[in-house]
Amino acid sequence: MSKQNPLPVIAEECCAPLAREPISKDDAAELAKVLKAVADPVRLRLLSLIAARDEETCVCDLLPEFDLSQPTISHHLKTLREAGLIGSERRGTWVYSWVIPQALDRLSALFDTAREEAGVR
Amino acid sequence: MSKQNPLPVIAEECCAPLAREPISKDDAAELAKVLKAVADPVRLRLLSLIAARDEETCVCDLLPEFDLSQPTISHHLKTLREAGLIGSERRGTWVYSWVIPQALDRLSALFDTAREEAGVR
DNA sequence: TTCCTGTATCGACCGATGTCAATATCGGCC
DNA sequence: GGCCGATATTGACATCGGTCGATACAGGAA
Repeated sequence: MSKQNPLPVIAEECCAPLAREPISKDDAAELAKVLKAVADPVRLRLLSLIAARDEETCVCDLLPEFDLSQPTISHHLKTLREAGLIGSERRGTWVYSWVIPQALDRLSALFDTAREEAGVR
Repeated sequence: MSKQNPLPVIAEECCAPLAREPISKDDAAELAKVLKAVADPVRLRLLSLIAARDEETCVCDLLPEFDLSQPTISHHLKTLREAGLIGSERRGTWVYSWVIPQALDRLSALFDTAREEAGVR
């Protein structure tokens, strides 16, 4: 386990919106990893369940939301963690997760179609 | 081929930002399809190359950007088209593509983390 | 220490996906 | 009509990815 995201795929900023200028090969490869992490119905729901809470979410609260085995959910959470989308921490018996807003913000900005100025800001 | 997107996966609006409320199973399944379409380095670059232009893009201009066979690029373009992310039209010998901004806007809104009001609008 | 509950890892299975070569189709042109 | 260049479709192949059961690990409680 890890206090923060173990493999912070998205270290820091990266690339302007898709519509601003052609993305580089390297940026495309890195972003595709993150997008693959969210491109799954189960992980989308996990991410949403975690993100929609004000507080950290216990894995034990996520399990009953799905008709899937515990190892499968654990696997999906690991995927989200390795993509830098969520963080997790064990506290006693339970493991709690939270979203990393910067990761969502980057994806939101990636698909931004605003045509005006702005730069990377 | 098709003048517009043949399988408009994203018919119209759908779902608030992930962080606002837990997404439904159906919405998650539908959004995952669209996200799978962009969760590939080649398709991300294709989308960006098309989106970053002011005018429609000829497929013949896209091919030399990649070290991939023509059928492979054609296949990826079809994937983007079926996801409702781009439109295509044949004009004479060539086929031209353009992005569908509403599709990008939806993805951008999906990952929005703004906490305040807003509704769907 | 020993048990018990919550979570992670392992190994296997199988369907989905990216890629190519071969071939088909579409339109323009001669 | 017949040819040719641009794009699409087909079929095959290899790899990837989601799922499970079995099992390992962590930590609290008795």
